[in-house]
Amino acid sequence: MSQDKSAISPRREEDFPEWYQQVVRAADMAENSEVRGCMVIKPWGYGLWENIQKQLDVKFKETGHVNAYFPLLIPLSYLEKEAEHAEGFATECAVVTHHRLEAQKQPDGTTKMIPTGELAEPFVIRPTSETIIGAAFARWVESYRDLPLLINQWANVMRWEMRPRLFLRTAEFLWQEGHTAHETAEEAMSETKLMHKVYADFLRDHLAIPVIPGEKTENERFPGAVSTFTVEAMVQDRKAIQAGTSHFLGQNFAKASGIQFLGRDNQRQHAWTTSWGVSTRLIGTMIMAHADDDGMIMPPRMAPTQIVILPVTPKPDTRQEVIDACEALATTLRTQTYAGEPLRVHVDKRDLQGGTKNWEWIKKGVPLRVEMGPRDITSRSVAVSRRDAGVKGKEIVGKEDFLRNVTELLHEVQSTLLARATALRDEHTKKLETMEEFVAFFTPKNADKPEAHGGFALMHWAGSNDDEDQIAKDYKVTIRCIPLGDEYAEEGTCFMTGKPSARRVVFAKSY
RNA sequence: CGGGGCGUAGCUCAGCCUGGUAGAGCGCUUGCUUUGGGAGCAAGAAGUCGUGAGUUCGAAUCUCGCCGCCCCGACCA
Repeated sequence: MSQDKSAISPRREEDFPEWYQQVVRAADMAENSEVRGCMVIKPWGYGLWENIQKQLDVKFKETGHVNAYFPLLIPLSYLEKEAEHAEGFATECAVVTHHRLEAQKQPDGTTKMIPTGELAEPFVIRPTSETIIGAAFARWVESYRDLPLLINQWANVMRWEMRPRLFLRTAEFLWQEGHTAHETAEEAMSETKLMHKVYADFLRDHLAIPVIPGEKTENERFPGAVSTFTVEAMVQDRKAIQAGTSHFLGQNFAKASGIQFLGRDNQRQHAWTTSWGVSTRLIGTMIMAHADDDGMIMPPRMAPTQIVILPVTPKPDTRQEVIDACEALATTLRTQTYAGEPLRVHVDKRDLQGGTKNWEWIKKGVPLRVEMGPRDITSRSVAVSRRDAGVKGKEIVGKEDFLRNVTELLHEVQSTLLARATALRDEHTKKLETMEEFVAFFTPKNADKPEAHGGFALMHWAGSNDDEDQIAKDYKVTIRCIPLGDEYAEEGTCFMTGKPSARRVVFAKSY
């Protein structure tokens, strides 16, 4: 066994998609289920989702939203109310057509269940809930005094995707969908932008992932939206991933669902609505952004367990003493807080070999590993390993020093991950001017076995929707967003049409 | 829906071309040894070989149908 063998095979540069799947498996976060396209989210993966929920929910509440829950099943006719929306989701809907089964005994003794009781109107398993929430809003809103309506729901949705991938694109996924209704267009737009910013901040400060906030082009817009805002992240194969979206829906859905109110001017009018969401895709994004060739690396703020304590028990007669000392250390640690939450500490008391346990936690990506054995008890020290540093790295520190610095250590790991992800993104973000440069940037050197290549190309753009489609078709590169920042505003010439352009857009290959 | 691949032990797969009724590694259980480390030795548990039919004395192996999954596209969070 060579010394520099990595825990995950293949490595990132050898085969990124396969590496990704191996990390998910090695970290024990999820597995494919017997149901096509649907995954089983295992505790270590679900723990991440719970932290996403907990921490985002605080932000939603802080910005005035409340949670509610709406049905899984949507009457088919509801989806027909908004034409663009209906068309957008038509090809990926699971449809419920029956409401009972009849048990039929077969000659061979087995039982077959035959669907009966056909529904007069089929239901669609929600691919998103604009229509059914819109119907509720229509009932709830009568006066401008009922507005704004600021609702969020944590739910599962189903989209019958052609090619599922764990966390990144599954047929069923977990998400939150915010739905709001407002008196004016301006108010709805500022809500859209507020939540867009909440997502960008959350990704950066909690997931340690920098994003480029921007607006989608018409081609990439949510079906039925007037404008769609996105946060785009770059992961380690330099592709873009849409990590969250916030939509300004204008009055489209209000008109489709009949959300009307009597205004201050005593005129009956349609409300202005928004919707916004992030999903379990965030977990896939975190993996692709932070994991390395030894497995997952959890950002401390999100890690289900931030510190794992590994008792080193070489002699049976000192075993209990060591375990007691580890438990005591854990208890002391749990009285401390990081980012406003008590430290999440686990003592791994399983009767396994130390090396086995150590590697398991490396692969799971727990931010800090702490080893304590008989000698450490005597010398009042602990051996601390940071997951963001080399796997072999281990620092012997005094226990008191460790207790004093532990939150700072977690903070450092968190910062390191953000700094790394930011450096990767910046290194592979290029301002390009010509079609030649553009094509070269996105063309792998080895066409048979493409290496990681490209990144974010900041281009001047003044093309049409068709031009955009053409680029997508020819190079598999799309406009990820029209970024909001001032640094992207500058006069230039569109690299495709030669027309003048006032702003650069972000082109990239994407998930 | 197109193109490729695959369904054999919990997992990864060999065996199939050249039919004779099941194997490896990892994992699991037990014992011994080892122990600041993903260890070693030994024993053991575990599979109606995706499914249905056909050919045959005999099918994991050959033929046909069906089902499912994975990968690469088109579609998408």
